[in-house]
Amino acid sequence: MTDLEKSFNPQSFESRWFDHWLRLGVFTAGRDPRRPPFSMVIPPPNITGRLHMGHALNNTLQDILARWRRMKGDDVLWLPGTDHAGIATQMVVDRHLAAEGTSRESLGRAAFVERVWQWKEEYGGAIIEQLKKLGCSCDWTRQRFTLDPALTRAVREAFVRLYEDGLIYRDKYIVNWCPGCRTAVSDLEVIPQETQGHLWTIAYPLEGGGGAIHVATTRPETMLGDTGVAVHPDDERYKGLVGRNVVLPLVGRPIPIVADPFVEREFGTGAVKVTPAHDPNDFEAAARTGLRSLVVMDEAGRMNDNVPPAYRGLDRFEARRRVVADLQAGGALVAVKDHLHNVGRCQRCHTVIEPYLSTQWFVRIKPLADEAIRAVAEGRVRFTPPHWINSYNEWMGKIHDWCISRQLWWGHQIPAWHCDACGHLMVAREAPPRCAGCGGALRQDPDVLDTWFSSALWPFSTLGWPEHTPDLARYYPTSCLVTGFDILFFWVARMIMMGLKFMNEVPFQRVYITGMVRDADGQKMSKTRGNVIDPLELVARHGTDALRFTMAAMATPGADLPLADERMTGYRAFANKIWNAARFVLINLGEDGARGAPPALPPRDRLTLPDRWILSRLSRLAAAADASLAEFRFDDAANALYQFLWHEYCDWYVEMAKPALIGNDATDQARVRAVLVHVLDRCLRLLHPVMPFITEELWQRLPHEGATIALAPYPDPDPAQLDDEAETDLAILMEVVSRIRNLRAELNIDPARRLTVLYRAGEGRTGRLLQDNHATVMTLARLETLRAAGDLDAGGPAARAVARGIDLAVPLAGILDLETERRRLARDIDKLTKEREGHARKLANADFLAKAQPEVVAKARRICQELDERIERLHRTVAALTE
RNA sequence: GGGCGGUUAGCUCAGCGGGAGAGCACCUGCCUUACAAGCAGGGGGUCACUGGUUCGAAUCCAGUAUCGCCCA
Repeated sequence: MTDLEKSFNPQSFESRWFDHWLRLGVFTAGRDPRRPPFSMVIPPPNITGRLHMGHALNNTLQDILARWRRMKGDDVLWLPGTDHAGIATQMVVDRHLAAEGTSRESLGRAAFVERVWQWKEEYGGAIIEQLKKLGCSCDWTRQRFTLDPALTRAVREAFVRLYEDGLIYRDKYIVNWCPGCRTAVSDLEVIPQETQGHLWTIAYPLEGGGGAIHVATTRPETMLGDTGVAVHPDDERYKGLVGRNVVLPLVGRPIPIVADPFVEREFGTGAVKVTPAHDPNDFEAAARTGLRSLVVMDEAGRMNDNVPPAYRGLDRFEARRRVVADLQAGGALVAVKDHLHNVGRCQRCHTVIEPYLSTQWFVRIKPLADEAIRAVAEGRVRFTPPHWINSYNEWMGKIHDWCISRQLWWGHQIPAWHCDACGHLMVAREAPPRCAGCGGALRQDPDVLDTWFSSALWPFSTLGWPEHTPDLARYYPTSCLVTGFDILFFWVARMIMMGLKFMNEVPFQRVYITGMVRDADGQKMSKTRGNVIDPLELVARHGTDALRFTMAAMATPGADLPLADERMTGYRAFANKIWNAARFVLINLGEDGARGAPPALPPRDRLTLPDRWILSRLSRLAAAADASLAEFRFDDAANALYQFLWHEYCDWYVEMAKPALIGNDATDQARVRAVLVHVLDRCLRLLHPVMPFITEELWQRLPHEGATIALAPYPDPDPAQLDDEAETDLAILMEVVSRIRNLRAELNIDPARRLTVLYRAGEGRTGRLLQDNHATVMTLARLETLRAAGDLDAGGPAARAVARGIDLAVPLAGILDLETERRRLARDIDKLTKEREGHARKLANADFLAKAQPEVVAKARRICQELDERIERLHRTVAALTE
């Protein structure tokens, strides 16, 4: 007997095996330098992060690839790590400080950064532990963090080189400013949100009289910073006014009317106010027309001293109300209309973003983007699914310079030093001692780099760049990257650009873009909707393997994954099924049989039809699973394994093995045991990349060689086991059994009752099939007698069925109503006739015969003939009943 | 406004030029000595619509409708 529990209980063994793998160093790369490398870098989760379904999905898929390649014999490096997540982390620690009644500002920069490190040490590793719980076979000895000294060095090196190459510059420019986070953010970090606002029309009186010009705006408070009014140069309405001044209401400042083609004549009044310091379009227009810029807000979004005293210090939205009220009181407000427009909000804190003129650092991105576009066009990076290339190209094609400076304290401080004495700016790898210009004291630029700047270097900074390390030489470029489309621009595109720039080579050969995990109704998961599913809760309820299998089975390229609980339950049942299949095998092996190496497979001439069949099917499965994974078809691989294990191995082979196991022929028993163990062992190995825990648990209990299934060879398809004849023959046996089972069900025969079946088969192989596999059919169909008969009616009134090439009769004297039986058979005939029609129609078509591929025609002929034969036999049977 | 994707069984989805499939749900019958998280059997579809290409279209092309995502 076996000590295997009666049902699958994942909690009882999962944690044990992960430690086992770590102890054995299974995940450590470089064990055998003669093997080909296979490398991936993990998309580094934020240190503030907690595992969500997106992580569960993409890390499961990566782990499947890693474990699969490892079993295939590759030297696998899956490099893990975390991202310092500038704004997010700073916000978290800010909140902690606020709770303690203190603040970042009162602590000072150095002490604050120290606090963040403390926080990171204490809480920052949580997501790493969660990844381990998922079973991720990363090389944990090579774990990296974007703020590690080595990676910091890489960041500095990259910054300096880009600066030296003229690809980084510092300039006063209009950027997206978040008054909540008090930092600049990049275009990508601004989330447009459709908002119901207003369009206010304001009259700006012409200087020296003669009327007014009307301008429309959605942000009236910015008028305080207006430095001009623009009209289209071809607009007849305003032609005479260009060059004159208007007097800015509330302020009294005269500002010029200029002409610029960016003005849309159809929008509003055709005249627009120009606020260069607070609107990107106006900023561009001002550069062209020579209008000056006037910043009227501070970093928190409050009006500054450049506005009339009445508005100073007001929050921008309060200022808006005041300005509108005052304009109205002064009679300058011409109209107010409801207006639906997009308002940009901060990705992090959801504050309305303010376009804001400030001095920032930028990456001149166009030259880098051009290279990156070319690399993808030339197929040096391939996308799965490929349609993402369109999005990639579109974005890369109209990319704007990347604002990389952030007014934060947590992150890589920019390696630039200012001399306050002479204004000299120095960019260097190490802090220069004094100003190269005047010898004066230097002050490091206070800004830090966008977190994505360091992430962009991740595929090579983690391998030791800028050092020429052995890891870098061996594992770069990485084999593939698995990630979500939401960071295609943020991360994937930037890695390609930086990889090409610094390594002169793409960072990965393949990109697999996952879908999005949604709830059962297909809704996006969100905290506000309250439909977030916690992967760790699923793990607790169903086990890690069930979760992983679900992710794999649903991962059809390009499709989202609506996660229904029933689906998970179903795959948990699958785990239980495997568990019990193993339990069955173990019970039959006995204690001695379960020890040592797996029993050798008997020579082919000693194998029975079911043996040859399951081995042939197994060989096809091994080929299919491998091919599917090679194409990132995790769904196909998972479904093939599910189908084989449950519906071929369990439903048929195990059942067919039972007679031999129960019987007392020792040779027979040994043969069946060997095949059962062989097939199960190979299945567990094929399944291991998807379900690492249960496969290890069962593999360890079965006869095996080696310390872990994780290093057992991934089964190769064995061409010598392919056996078309066995597959065809067994299909006939299955059909015979199914027909008999069907009769039983349709005629409401007690399932326990053993039946007598008479059959008539033709000559040749098919003719001998039932004879040769007598015991098998007897068991599977639950028969008392199975015998060939020339006259199927010899046993009296019989229910009749037709399988492929074989007539079946179940004599049921006393039970059978002839009329019912006739109707049943007529229904069968109908069904088959309908099926036949389509093929017959084709074969009647001369064009089909002439133009279709010969194989197709032959196939149609064969099917038609087969159906004809079965229909004919059914007809004969009905005729016999009628006699 | 531009781009991308979806529309196949009650539900969620595979299939993407040659016999309409899976899982779940449903119906019927079974505790058959691995598994009731199970076993056996069964019902269920003008493959969104309209044209076209083809001997042949769920599959390719064009258009329509509709839902969703991305970019302005």
